[in-house]
Amino acid sequence: MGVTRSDLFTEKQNEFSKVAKVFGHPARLAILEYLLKSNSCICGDLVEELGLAQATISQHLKELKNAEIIKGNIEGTSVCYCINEEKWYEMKMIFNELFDRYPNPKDCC
Amino acid sequence: MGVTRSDLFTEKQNEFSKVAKVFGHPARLAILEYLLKSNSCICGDLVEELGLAQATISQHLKELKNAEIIKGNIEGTSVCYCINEEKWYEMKMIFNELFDRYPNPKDCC
DNA sequence: ATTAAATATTGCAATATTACGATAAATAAA
DNA sequence: TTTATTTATCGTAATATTGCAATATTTAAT
Repeated sequence: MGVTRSDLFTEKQNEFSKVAKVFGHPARLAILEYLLKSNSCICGDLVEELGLAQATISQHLKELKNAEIIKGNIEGTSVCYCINEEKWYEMKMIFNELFDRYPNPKDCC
Repeated sequence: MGVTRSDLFTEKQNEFSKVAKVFGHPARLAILEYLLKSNSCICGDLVEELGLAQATISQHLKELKNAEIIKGNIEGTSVCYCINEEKWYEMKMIFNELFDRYPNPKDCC
C-alpha cells in the first residue's frame, strides 16, 4: 500500500493539495521569493543563490512549472523564469477562500 | 543522499514549508474542511466520512496537531478535535504576506 | 565545424510519506 | 471486574521525494 487515495477526495481537494505540496519545500519557497524580488531569473542565478546543485534546482523549477506557478521563456542558451501572474492570483484566491471559511464566532470543544 | 537541506534556507522558509506540507495532502484538507463546517469532531466521524482506515486518520490528525493547526480535547474515550484559531489566522497572514509580495506592475521576461 | 555555456535528463542512493492491520492504552458502561 | 468503545502506536510494505554526479541537449560564439 502507501499510495495516496485520491479517489476518496474531491477534485478540488486533490488540486489544492497538489499546489500546496509545491509550497511544501523550502527550496521552492526560496526560488519563489527570489523571483518575487528580482522579477525574473535564470537557473544559474538560483544555483549560486541557494547553494543546491544545478540538477536539483532544475528539478524544483520543473515542479514549479508543472504546477504552473512559474513560466519559463527560452532566451539563447538559458531559460528566463518568472512567476505566472494568473496562477499566482488564483492561488491567493483559493487559499483565502479556505482561510475565510473559519466560522466567527466559533464554538469549539 | 536525499535529505532536505534545511541548513541552506531561512527559518521562515523552513517553517512556512512545514505548514504548507500539511496542506499538501487531500486527506488533511478533507479533515480541515470537515472541521470548518462541523466546528468539531472526533476521529470516528472522519473515518466514516473519508473512508480511510482509523490508523490512517489518526496519523493525519497527529500531523495536523504537530503543526498546531488543530487542537484535541479528551472527552471520555474519544478526543474532540477542532481548529486552532490562533494558528489559523497566523497562517492566513503569512500566506497573504507571500501572495501580496507580487510586484504590480510587473515586468516579466 | 568546434568549442563554450546553460539547462534538462538519467540513474541512483538516501530518506520521507502513505496506508493499513494488529495491538496497546484509556475510559465508560455493564 | 469484565466488556465495549475509542483513539494511539507499532510494524511493515509500497510509493514518493530529495539530492547529486554524470551525461545529454540546445543554442551561441569562435
